[in-house]
Amino acid sequence: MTATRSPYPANPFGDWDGTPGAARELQKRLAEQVRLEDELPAQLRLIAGVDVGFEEGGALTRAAVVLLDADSLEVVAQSLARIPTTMPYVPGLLSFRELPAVLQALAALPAIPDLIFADGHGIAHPRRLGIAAHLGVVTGLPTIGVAKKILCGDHEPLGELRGEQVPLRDRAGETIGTLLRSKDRVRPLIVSPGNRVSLTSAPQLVMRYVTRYRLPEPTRLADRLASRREEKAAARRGG
DNA sequence: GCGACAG
DNA sequence: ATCTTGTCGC
Repeated sequence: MTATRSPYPANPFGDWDGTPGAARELQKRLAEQVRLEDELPAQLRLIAGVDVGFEEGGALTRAAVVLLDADSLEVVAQSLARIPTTMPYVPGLLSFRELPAVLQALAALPAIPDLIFADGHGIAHPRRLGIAAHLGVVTGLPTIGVAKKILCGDHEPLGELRGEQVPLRDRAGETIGTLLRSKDRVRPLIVSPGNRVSLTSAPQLVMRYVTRYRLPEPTRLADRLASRREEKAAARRGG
């Protein structure tokens, strides 16, 4: 008998003792495992979007994953994982709060995606290990971080038209991501590699999946499911 | 010491 | 992230 097991690790934190200090040290070690070369299938077949929301005033963490056909963008599968929240939100330590639920939702999918879009930063992070990079390292899969706000880094002014971009750099002048205008005159997205994707490919891949909204489809759909946009809108109108 | 600070 | 109504602009 060969037990069918999850292709994803149950514990993405190794022997972490639960303290913020040890979490930061672990990030530095894992950041060394991030690969910034393109290592994607020649032809992408399945892409996924992951996002996390909260219920019960934050007591419950709700991770959502949406699997899409890379060509038609049709939804192939969806997955939801709801588990008790264990950590508070601490800037720079987001993955320690959200990854457990994300991995559980990913494991419930019927297939492994070729590329994952995560809500948050990849290497555009103080220790180069935002949630997208952390997810990429522990799963070994290609990942891209798509955030709505800058965590760290500076940049030159950005043009107002769709497709325009400008590099996000750290103090040393090193490029850690890209500010991308996904639509005319909307707040730019902050895109950065998570793992197995290059700095130049990341924004190109994001634009490839942007349709009529600011967020690329994988991220947008996962966001809807994680934040229960449907339920809330219906409940609010109905009664 | 002061300001900044993904979701 | 979440709690929340109407409102300004493309």
